[in-house]
Amino acid sequence: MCGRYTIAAHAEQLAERFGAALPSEMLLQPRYNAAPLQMLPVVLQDDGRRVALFRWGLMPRWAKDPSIANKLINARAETLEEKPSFRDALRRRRCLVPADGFYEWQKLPEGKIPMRMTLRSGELFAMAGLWESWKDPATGELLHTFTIITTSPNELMSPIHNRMPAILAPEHEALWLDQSAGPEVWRDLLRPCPAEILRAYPVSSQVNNPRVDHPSLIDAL
DNA sequence: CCAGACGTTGTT
DNA sequence: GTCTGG
DNA sequence: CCAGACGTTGTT
DNA sequence: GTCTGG
Repeated sequence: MCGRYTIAAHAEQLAERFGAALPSEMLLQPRYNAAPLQMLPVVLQDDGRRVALFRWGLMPRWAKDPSIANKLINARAETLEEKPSFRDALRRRRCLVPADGFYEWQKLPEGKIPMRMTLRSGELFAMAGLWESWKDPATGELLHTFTIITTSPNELMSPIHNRMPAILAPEHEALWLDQSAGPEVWRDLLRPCPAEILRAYPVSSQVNNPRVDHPSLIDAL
């Protein structure tokens, strides 16, 4: 699964890395503990690529109960195409979720230990995502939401957790964003990334509290 | 036909 | 235990 | 993902 | 909205 991550890059780095336009008024804070239901940057493609701030936790268009978003923070790559909640977004609203690390909690006899994973290169990467636009029946407001696709763990991840985010190879990012591409094009992009490109290290359990967000969270223990 | 679900994770 | 909020 | 709430009535 | 279950 992927229930927390980091995206501490500056807005300009992010825009440059993904070749995406950056709305001038957008203020991006460095995030060391990005959590569900928060507004976080995604890269999507309509006329061109652009960065947008969407809320983590997908609201299907037909949903009435806002708390559904809590449950749809991830979507399983294996069953994506069958699920009513994801099908529409999968066809027309694929996005990149930029990150420079993600957290998983490893269960050990002595307790749960938070681990942070990054690319060995230290570079930014893209997790495969889906987004939706939802009209709040109470207020009439439009809310844009997203979910992160998960896949099976690679050899580095399997001792830590039984799921991991689907990290796209940089050369596959354009294919994922190409809204005219069919399933045969993008289906194979959602496999676990090679273990060799990832690195994992334990971090402070201060990261457990989603209200804590500080650079020291990513310090190795 | 209408009513009710629609999801993931983890745990059992 | 289960649900909501972040 | 984890943390924190989880309820009513009446009174301030 | 669309599908499944009754």
